[in-house]
Amino acid sequence: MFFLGINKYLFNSISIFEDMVLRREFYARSSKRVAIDLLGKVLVRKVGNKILRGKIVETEAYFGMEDPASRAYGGKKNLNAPMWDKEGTSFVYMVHGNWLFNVITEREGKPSAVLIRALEPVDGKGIMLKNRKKKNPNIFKDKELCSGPGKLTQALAINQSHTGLNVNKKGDIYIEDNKERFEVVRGHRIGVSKDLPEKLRFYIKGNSYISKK
DNA sequence: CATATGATGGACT
DNA sequence: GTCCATCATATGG
Repeated sequence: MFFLGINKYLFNSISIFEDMVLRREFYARSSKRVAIDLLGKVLVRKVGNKILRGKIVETEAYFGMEDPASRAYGGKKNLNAPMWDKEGTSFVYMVHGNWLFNVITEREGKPSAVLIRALEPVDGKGIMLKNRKKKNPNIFKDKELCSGPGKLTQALAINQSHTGLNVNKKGDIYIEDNKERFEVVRGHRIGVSKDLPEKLRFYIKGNSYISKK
């Protein structure tokens, strides 16, 4: 056990943070702030005894009923009710035949969320590739595994059933801390018909695993 | 039951 | 860049 830890420390710079799960308070802030701060952090997915890990390299912030691009727009309904859940709760829903993974921010009763749009694969790339090939057999490069919100849910086998999980504690899905410095690029949210004036898409400058330039 | 709607992905030019 | 398959929901007849 001890030597395993040492090996990870020596040979995998990200693994030394694997026990540092982001606390619930991390998510109890504006979705804009959380979206920026989630960059560089590591999304972990456990499937049986396998572990899949990817560094978050692209996010988008969504607000509540005032945000025309938010799922909460127009008020609470069956489909979007998880938007009103407690901060640090997962919310997965389908758009254009793809499951999209979000984490609820702010606080319970105040709808807002961060969409995870792209990951840089870290651990379990072989399984991610296998999962991706189920829908698209032509995938073979690392950069095609998680470079989009629908791609990463395919790669990590995330679907509707993963709504309502606490990502702030170790379980099937959680997010680990990772101290790493980089520049953040801002842009307008992708694929929304009615966006806000503010740029609410964020990605790590120079990272080649993002969905679009 | 029929049809429209996406916070998309993939194939193609 | 363009086009279209995708599929869980919502909504209307």
